[in-house]
Amino acid sequence: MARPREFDTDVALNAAMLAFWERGYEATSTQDLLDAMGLSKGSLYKAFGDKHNLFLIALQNYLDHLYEKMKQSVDAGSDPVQSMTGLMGVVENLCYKQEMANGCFAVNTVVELSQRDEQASQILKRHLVRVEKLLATLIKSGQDRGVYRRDVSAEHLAEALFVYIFGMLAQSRGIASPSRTKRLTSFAMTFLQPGLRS
Amino acid sequence: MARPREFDTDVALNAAMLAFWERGYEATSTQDLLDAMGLSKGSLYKAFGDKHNLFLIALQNYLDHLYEKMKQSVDAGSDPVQSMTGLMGVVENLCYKQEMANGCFAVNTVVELSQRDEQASQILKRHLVRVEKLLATLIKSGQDRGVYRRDVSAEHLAEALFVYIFGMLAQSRGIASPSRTKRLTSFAMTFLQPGLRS
DNA sequence: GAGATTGTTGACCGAACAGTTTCTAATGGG
DNA sequence: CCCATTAGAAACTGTTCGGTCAACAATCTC
Repeated sequence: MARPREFDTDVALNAAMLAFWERGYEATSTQDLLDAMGLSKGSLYKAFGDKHNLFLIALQNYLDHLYEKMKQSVDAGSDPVQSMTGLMGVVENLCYKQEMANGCFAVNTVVELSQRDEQASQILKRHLVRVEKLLATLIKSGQDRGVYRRDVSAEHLAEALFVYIFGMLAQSRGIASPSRTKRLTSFAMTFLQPGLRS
Repeated sequence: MARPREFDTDVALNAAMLAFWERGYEATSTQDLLDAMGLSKGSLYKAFGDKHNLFLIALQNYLDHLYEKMKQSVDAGSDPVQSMTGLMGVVENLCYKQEMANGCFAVNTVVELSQRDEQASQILKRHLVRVEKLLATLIKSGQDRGVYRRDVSAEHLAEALFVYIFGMLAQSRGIASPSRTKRLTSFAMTFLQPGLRS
């Protein structure tokens, strides 16, 4: 019916996402996006609206992929502890991947935009809630099997673990090293365990 | 010897800091700063150099004040647990103050700039290290008195607590409530304790 | 009170910003 | 094969960006 696109929307969107991830929303100019995506201005605006809209789409896309990856690594484990290890592996990868620590696009965006971008804020809040629920479910099943502490409810443990993970991802941009990251994940596992230690 | 300043440097600096704190480095324009500080362009540039320099000075100022406040609340406690409670009170205040959650200027800046601003990164790293050391010292004295767990070294416990606090401050911009904040701080106290719980 | 010195003001600068428009190119349906 | 339709490239728009500068004002020293 008309001229077809010369680029793959998903590929372009992913490139935009990486650009935003690296530099944040404000510091990424339209020119940066054009370079990263390999498009000319008209194409970008025709396909994605404007910069803000492109950002929201890229963000949503990232969040969905991340959540999917988390759920998969949870499902892959044959018991709660194994699932938790897998999930923390996902976090570790975000904290320290091939010499470069970009942290988590979601975390970065919470810090940069939540206060003044209502749309981004709502997208993020929805995601954060579902991740915390995923953690709660996993912790609950660990509690039922007696491998996780029961003096705090699964929901509140999930809250704490979530904050801890959030902290790992946030600080990874400032002070990251593989050994530190490893220590931090293994400590996370210990504070979920029931007591009796010196 | 010459015409004196019409404004108080510290007051102006503090106003600039608040502006940067609220909106971040990139999203704060020189005009925003001028409005917040109540200066005209020439005065600002003569007194503080340029936007980036002003930011660094404001950041350093904030960090020094924050560290001082932390140290004071540690010193005010008569035992490690009381000191820790006081310190967590400082964090709580940052997370949720009078309906508005602006988080921590340091945390926000780590996320926004650490990756691409070498000067900001170094200023921040120096601060993060000293805060972590403060935590380690406090925890060590708690371990010596038997109120904190000893199966993990004070340094590594401090590392974990630091990350947890970092997470609280980072996420506070997205999902903050007084009750959640309270729960999070009290949980932090528990994972430092020695074991024996159900 | 004259002159040296520094602060303040507002006009001004080129560059970069996000976004639009115009024109041409490629496609499918009739 | 022509035409409606959409994609792409590039020139263009008005605005805002960070930063400078020249003129004027206020102070101190002598």
